[in-house]
Amino acid sequence: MAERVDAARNRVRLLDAAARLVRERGAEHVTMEAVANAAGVGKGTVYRRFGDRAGLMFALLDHAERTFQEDFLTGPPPLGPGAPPRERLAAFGVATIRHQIRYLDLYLQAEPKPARQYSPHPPYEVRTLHLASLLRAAGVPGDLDVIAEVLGSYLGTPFLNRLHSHRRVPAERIEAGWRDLVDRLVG
Amino acid sequence: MAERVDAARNRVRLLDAAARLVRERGAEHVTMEAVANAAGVGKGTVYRRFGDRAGLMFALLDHAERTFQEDFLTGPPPLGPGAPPRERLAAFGVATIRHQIRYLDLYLQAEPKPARQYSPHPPYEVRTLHLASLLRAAGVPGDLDVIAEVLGSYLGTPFLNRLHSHRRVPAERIEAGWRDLVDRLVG
DNA sequence: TTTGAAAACGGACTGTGGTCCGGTTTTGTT
DNA sequence: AACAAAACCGGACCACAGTCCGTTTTCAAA
Repeated sequence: MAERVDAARNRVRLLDAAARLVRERGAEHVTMEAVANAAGVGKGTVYRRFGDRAGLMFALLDHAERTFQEDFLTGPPPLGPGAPPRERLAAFGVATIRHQIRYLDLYLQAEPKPARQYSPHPPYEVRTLHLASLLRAAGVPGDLDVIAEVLGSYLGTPFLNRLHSHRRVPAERIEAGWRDLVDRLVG
Repeated sequence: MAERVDAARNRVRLLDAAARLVRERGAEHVTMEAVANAAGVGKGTVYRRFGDRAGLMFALLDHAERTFQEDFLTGPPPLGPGAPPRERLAAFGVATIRHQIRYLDLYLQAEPKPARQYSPHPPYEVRTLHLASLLRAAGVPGDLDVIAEVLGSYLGTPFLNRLHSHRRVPAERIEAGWRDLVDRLVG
């Protein structure tokens, strides 16, 4: 069944309000109640629509995330199909690093709390699968699932947050680190 | 100045109570108020002593953490000094993986919330430094700080929790993955 | 157009982490 | 022993995520 009109209306209102508040105050200072009030909606509605705080934050990332996924799944090379796996790996990492750093505050807030067992976090799964597939295509020997997880962890929010925000490593150096890592693991 | 006797007494009571509650209910179901009550102490006292929830959990890990640190900093080879760096790297990883998995629930709870900028997390820093030093001793070329971070992230709570708890990868395979990673990065 | 059930709504309510501050205990000093 | 300052104590209090449930809205079948 299609979404009810009031539900659709409120979803739009909520996303608009949330985006505005994030822009104004920064993602970490946006409370769920503030979003509900700004959208002229009850708190319960926010939670029915988005599950929890991380879900709302992730919904704000959804557009950027979809676009990015299309880029590397079906877009032009070297990110998309067509280039040799090795080059796609390098390009994918660099693109992901930039994407992650650009939306880092949102990704941090979208990270499911570890207490919540099973934190699927869809984009992470897709990326890891993509990495494993590129490794396979590149003919890399070894435990590809684990290697893909290693590479995926380099591109994940916790690692990039640590390097970029805490250690203050500039993006270029992080990207160089990625290329080096790919060289050593694949080469 | 030395710690006041009432402060010392309460710290012991709190750690005892917390350890008992963690044993009984599991770390993630222990509330700060429950710890305070079980210790016969006010909530404020818990926070003054341990800063926050993560601080309390980390205090519970302190003994195991210290012991482990001694093992690889000054203990017998291959973990401690004396063995070739390459072997120390391998041994360090395997030991850390076992250590982390053994106390995984506590480490998860001891993880500082990412909102809190600057999450030093002392053990992580020490380990990364140790890794960098072993890499240097092994004569590995490249950006050693970044490589050490990569290795450190393999041994960190987020990565091991993901592999072990979510992906259900058995410890042996994680350890094999470590040896493989060291081979490729160092070899 | 009526109607009834499913879906959505909203805001009071709960649980928990973390803060605050007036009162108490300890400790060094005279 | 008496005192004052420093350290500490405790629990009321606050903020915020997340839940609950009685009420309202939607929509399609009659």
